[in-house]
Amino acid sequence: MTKPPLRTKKRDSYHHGNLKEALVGAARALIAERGTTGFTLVDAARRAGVSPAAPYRHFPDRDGLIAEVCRRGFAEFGRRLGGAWRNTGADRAEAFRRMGHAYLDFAREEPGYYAAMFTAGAQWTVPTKEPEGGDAFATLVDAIGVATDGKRGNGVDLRRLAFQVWAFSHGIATLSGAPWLVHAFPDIDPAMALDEGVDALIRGTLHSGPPKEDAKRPRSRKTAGANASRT
Amino acid sequence: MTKPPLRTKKRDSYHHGNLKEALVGAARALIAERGTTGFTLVDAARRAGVSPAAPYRHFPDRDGLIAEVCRRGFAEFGRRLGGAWRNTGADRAEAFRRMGHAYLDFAREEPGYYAAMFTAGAQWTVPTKEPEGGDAFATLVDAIGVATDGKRGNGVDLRRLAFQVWAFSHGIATLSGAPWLVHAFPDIDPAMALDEGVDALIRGTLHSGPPKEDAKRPRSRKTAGANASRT
DNA sequence: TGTACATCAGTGAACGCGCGTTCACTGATGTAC
DNA sequence: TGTACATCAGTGAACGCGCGTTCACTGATGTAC
Repeated sequence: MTKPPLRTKKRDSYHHGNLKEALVGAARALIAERGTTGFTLVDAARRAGVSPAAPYRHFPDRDGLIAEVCRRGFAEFGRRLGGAWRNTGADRAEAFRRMGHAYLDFAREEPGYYAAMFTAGAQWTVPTKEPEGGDAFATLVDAIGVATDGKRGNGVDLRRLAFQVWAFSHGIATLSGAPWLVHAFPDIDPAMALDEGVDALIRGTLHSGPPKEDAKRPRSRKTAGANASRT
Repeated sequence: MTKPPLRTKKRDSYHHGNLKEALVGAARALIAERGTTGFTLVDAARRAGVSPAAPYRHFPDRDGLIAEVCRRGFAEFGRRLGGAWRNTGADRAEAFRRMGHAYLDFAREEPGYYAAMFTAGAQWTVPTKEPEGGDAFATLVDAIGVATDGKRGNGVDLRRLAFQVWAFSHGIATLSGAPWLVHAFPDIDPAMALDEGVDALIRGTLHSGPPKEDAKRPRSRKTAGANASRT
């Protein structure tokens, strides 16, 4: 049942040599398995094959290790999103699609990073202004900025569109893991749903003139009173 | 800082009278604050003003209480989604919009329920086949079924569309709480973004014929090899 | 090349804590007669 | 209407556990001379 105990590799040397990296790796795995709240410093140390006190040579405390995972996650995320964006030509719609895929791939391939980054109430680090160039926000905002210049005349708010793509990707990414989802929609492939959804979202947004019959009814009621801002 | 201790109301009677309800209420609040993993039975008992052993008269264990919160959450969710769906006339696009709003409202107004229901790896209860009629899956699937009959000729897969609306709503709902999100997009109102996004998603999906120039490029590569199923 | 010593990166035992859960108990309630 | 008793819904003390963190320590490494 439980995998072979990969924990104590019985180091040959007294010094680990690469403990910081080992701890980050263990934390990624543990956070992927049990979430940030379920994550345990002692367990991370155990996986790295060191005593529970050893991590304190490299991190101030438990939250410090989580913060490091979070930081690296955002860095990697930015790298991937940036790559997806830069590998695209002048076609903005395609660029957004690729970023969406990069997003989904990241969430699937790096669940530990993803959970550390997007767990609700994550106080540990909010790297909104990392000096490192390639963070995800900057990439997204850059992408939006570039895209906006080409299309603004249309009245389309591409910043909002980008936010929507992001949220859509996040929703698909987090929902994909849920067992009941698989049960309720066994025949839907998340990647394809994302792909076509982003397509449709972009197409629908660019087509926002008078489209069919269906879509030109009065703006829905009920949107609460929260739509202030942007003075 | 910490709110006035609403915990020990100093019951007048030895019996609580309504402890089960009080515990569910406390659990909802605590799960909203700290998530399902951070939630603590002892704390729930404290809030209800009883000893830590008292909950065991009403629930088998900690997970049992969480499961109850989860169950009630799904029931309420189904009620709301069902209400949104039934209050709409024949316009399917509008129906989906309303369901999207109901979704977002629920997530915002009932964070405790929402977290209990959608926390990743929620083993406690997967009420896929509740005998109670009004659960959310049934509502959604019904909605899809009804909607599908009207539009299938178009080649539009409305089940997928519904899944996409769901995922989009989930993404916006969960992202809305994140502080960095507010920082990165201070001027975007989630409810409006959802509203217009669902609009665009539906419009774009129904318009899936040859639209503009942008959208008819070859199907994206990279979609991995996971698109099997439905033999 | 060799030696003394500072610094670094671990150990392992211990602490205090809060948790989930159990247990024998007791106060309150309801029901049979 | 009153009494005996079963049942119910709490108490509170205790347990074992695993956690985060501290502490004095020690083995390994690197550097000055």
